[in-house]
Amino acid sequence: MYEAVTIKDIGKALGLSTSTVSRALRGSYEISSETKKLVLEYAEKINYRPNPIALSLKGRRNCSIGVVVSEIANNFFSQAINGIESIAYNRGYHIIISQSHESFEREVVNIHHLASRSVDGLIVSLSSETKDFSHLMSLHEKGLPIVFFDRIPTDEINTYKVIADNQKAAYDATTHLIKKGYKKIAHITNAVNLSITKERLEGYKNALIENGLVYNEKYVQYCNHGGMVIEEIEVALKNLLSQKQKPDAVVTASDRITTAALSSIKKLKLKVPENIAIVGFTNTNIPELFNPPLTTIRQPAFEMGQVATELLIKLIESKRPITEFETKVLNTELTVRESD
Amino acid sequence: MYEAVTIKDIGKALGLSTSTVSRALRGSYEISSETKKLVLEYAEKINYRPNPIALSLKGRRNCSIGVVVSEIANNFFSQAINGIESIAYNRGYHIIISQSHESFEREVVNIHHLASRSVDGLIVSLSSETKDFSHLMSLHEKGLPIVFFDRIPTDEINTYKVIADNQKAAYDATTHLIKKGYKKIAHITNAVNLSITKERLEGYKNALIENGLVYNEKYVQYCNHGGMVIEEIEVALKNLLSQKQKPDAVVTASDRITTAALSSIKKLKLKVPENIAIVGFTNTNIPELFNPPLTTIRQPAFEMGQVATELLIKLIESKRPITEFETKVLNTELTVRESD
DNA sequence: AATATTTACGCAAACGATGTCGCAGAAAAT
DNA sequence: ATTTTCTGCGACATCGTTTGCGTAAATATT
Repeated sequence: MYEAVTIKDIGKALGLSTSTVSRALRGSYEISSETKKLVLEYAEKINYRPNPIALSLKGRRNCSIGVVVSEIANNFFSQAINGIESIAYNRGYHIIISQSHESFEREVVNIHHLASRSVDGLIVSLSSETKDFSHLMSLHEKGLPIVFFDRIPTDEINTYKVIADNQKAAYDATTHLIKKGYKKIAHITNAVNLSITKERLEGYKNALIENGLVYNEKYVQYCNHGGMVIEEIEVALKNLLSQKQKPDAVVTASDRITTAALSSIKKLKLKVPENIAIVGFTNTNIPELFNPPLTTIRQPAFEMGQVATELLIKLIESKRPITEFETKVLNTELTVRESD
Repeated sequence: MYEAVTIKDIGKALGLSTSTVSRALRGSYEISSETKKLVLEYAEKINYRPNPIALSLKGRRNCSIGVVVSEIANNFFSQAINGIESIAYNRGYHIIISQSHESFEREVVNIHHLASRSVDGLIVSLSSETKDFSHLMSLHEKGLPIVFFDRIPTDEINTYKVIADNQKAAYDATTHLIKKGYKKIAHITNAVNLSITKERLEGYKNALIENGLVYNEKYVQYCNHGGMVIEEIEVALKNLLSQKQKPDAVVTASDRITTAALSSIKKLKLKVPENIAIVGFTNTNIPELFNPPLTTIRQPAFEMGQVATELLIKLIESKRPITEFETKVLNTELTVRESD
């Protein structure tokens, strides 16, 4: 099929051995400058590119980074990927993107596939089903550099992690609603085991308590598919609105959940914010175009991707193994518009 | 680094040669069923996975498909990718996604990278800068299966192509506006050289002419970055609104252009559709949440991805070279809401 | 002039898997 | 009893590249 020029072709054409050609191309001091020049010029002329597969087999660096997210059709992740790519591209790395679709099984398959194609490192945001980390731990123990972002394993794996300040974000959003006079604030959030869910719940809870409101478990609805299936949100909303004490506001915890909730509320012919206020996490580019314009919490997705990539490349290119890791926490941004 | 089990390990453990192990794993008839069972069971036990890199070097199938699009942070493309993945996954293929960011140079680099990693085939939507197809033609001539979708080379490369019925879509949208009484209909569209631009322009033009309206070149604004840079849209809009004969409606030709136009119009304090009507191509999940709810043309992105992938796998797995190709044209959907 | 050191290169092994060839031993055919 | 065929397996080359080692010729040292 696709036949590229090999080092052997160069050798044959120039009457040199493959080793000499290889060393000449790598600029080894063992090769005379004349031979080097000869080889380099000829290689340039016939547009020689080393075969990355052969290099991989030889166990050398690949200059490729595997990225695993739950869903690219999600503003947060597609922006994060753009951040990842912006750094990777400048540093000469290619990225290979794959999606878990919130399925543990597909996460495992994808990660093994990436590892076996010998990427130099992995940037991962966990699926909402992931409770077992052994597929990642074994790779990590074998020395594969991994950086987590957004949905991270809390304590299980000791490496760099990059998250938004979810706790503060949810705290700020909830406090904002309280200041506006809302007293019955609900929370629609992701799968219960995700790190981001715990962090955001914590912020929500703290805001209530610090403001003298009671934290009511019934006001918290978990969506195991993270809003991927709209029915889930409709059920969550129904669960909230069927209570004797109907909530008057809701803090939604992800891009999909926010828009799906707004959509469901419209379907129920309820007015926002009159009947129910909504403040949500979302990374849409156009929150002001919604009806009403959405009050949003925006995560620094692009920057998170950038930071994660810088850390990963540091890990990959470090001469000596790194053992001291940190978790970078980036600030979110609350923008008040008209959904309250 | 990451050390997987090899065929050699199995051989050593079982006292067999690597060739025997290899054949046993592939179920060769030359191996006794006892030996096969032994090998298979042991391989299963130690969780042996063949090294895809070694397989690639050997020139065998890779079971991976390269995907090149301009931007994944775009509803149309992320949905198309989901369609691609849905088929690929079922057929045992992995997909490797990369973005051109509308840059010809990055398209070339990415495609070479994918080819050199020996993907089994390529699914490509061209960047808006691409006018030269030699990087694709040379691969195609060497036998690499390629399927184009959405932004396709019109005649240069003879292979399967999958597009939406852009001509009809733009025709329908324009006709719809005309029927509603609009007479000065503008068109904001993509880079002029893209196939989709030409197709959509054709539909727009035909609708005008068939309805006895004049086609005015000044009413057509091209955005070379496809709406990636908002300023481009603002300029386009300014160009339209500064004319003596201000347009009273606009047909926008892509996801980004549609939302960016709506956003710019809002910034100018204009009312939609009173001051200017807007009907646009977009694949957003939530056109009804906009203010006003958007009248949209939706492309069957998911299906397009599916069809492209089925064709590509057919190409990859075909025993004898395929020489008869077709261009699949899928229907779009016009949904009337309130932007007119 | 004899020996030591460089210089500049080639040979061959290795990475993991496949495939061609060949060979031993058993079974079958003569 | 001898030859042929079949069965089951191992040795070796191969894919493209890197790398350790060996070595001839050239140069330097004594």
